[in-house]
Amino acid sequence: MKLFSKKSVYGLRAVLYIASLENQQQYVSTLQLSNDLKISFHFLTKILQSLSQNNIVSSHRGRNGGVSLTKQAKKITLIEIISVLEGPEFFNGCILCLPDCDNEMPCPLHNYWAEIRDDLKSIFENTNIEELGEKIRNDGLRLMPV
Amino acid sequence: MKLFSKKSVYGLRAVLYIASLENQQQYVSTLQLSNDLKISFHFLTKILQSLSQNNIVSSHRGRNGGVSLTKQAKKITLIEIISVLEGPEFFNGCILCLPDCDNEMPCPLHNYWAEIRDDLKSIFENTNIEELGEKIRNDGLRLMPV
DNA sequence: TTATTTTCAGACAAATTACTCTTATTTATT
DNA sequence: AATAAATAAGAGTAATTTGTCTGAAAATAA
Repeated sequence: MKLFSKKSVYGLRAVLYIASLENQQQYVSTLQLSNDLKISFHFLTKILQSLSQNNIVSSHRGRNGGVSLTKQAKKITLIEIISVLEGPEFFNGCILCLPDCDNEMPCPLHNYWAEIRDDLKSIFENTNIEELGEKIRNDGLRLMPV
Repeated sequence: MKLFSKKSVYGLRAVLYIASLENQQQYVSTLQLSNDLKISFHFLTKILQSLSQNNIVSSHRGRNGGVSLTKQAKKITLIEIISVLEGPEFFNGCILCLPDCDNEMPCPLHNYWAEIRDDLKSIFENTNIEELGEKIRNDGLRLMPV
């Protein structure tokens, strides 16, 4: 099941990586991120630029440059990242791709899907990356293939 | 959110259309399906060929030909259709695309995602197209854009 | 000041998905 | 037998996603 595009997957991995660091004050370079997460450097560059332009991360050029979070990790939720990388309507659509599918004019799968979709949406709305960063650090959760 | 490819979306719509018909004994032509559902004829042809090769529908050439369900609608579940059109592993993957993500080696989102994913999977396993077909017929649920 | 390290910007290329076209084959009707 | 209506098969095209490359600009350090 490909819920997210690669852009989002890599973007999430990168932001979660940063959120899992002890010291979030200093910049992390794209090179380090791409090496540690095994993501194509140039592709990741594009993704971080997009996150930077949308104020999820701030970037700094030159020596010791890189990206860091624009605000406290606990104030950044997963949905903000997805909204940037997939668009703000990501968690809204119909599973059969019918426009204006809702309780008034539902498709045959609307009842099943809307519930699942809204559950997923609220997880993404209510989960901040500080808690995830801590879990990664403390429980050794992984962000890359073995 | 683009959960399914267009192939699956159109395939589901077409099969649900057939399941919603009063008389499921006679063949429905691809032309009728593509007209009524506003799906590209040639693209739908491909999708139905694939469903036909995988015994979801059986097809018949020539005059009065077309496709019909291979078995009783109540014996066809949504997951069978998706398994053909997206592959049998569709409801299994990790949301961060990590291979072998499970309780042993989870990604940071595994707990959230696995539950939602399995809920969705069991809906697709346990919903047959007869019940959906009836709902479409009785409640006038729609399968196309307004 | 110069060299090095970094992001920024935009063009380019490959892969996948979505869709189209053409020809052949089968079946039923006249 | 001839014609028309339908699917089958496979090649071809367009659009989108994914990934690559190059050169410029900025910041820091020597």
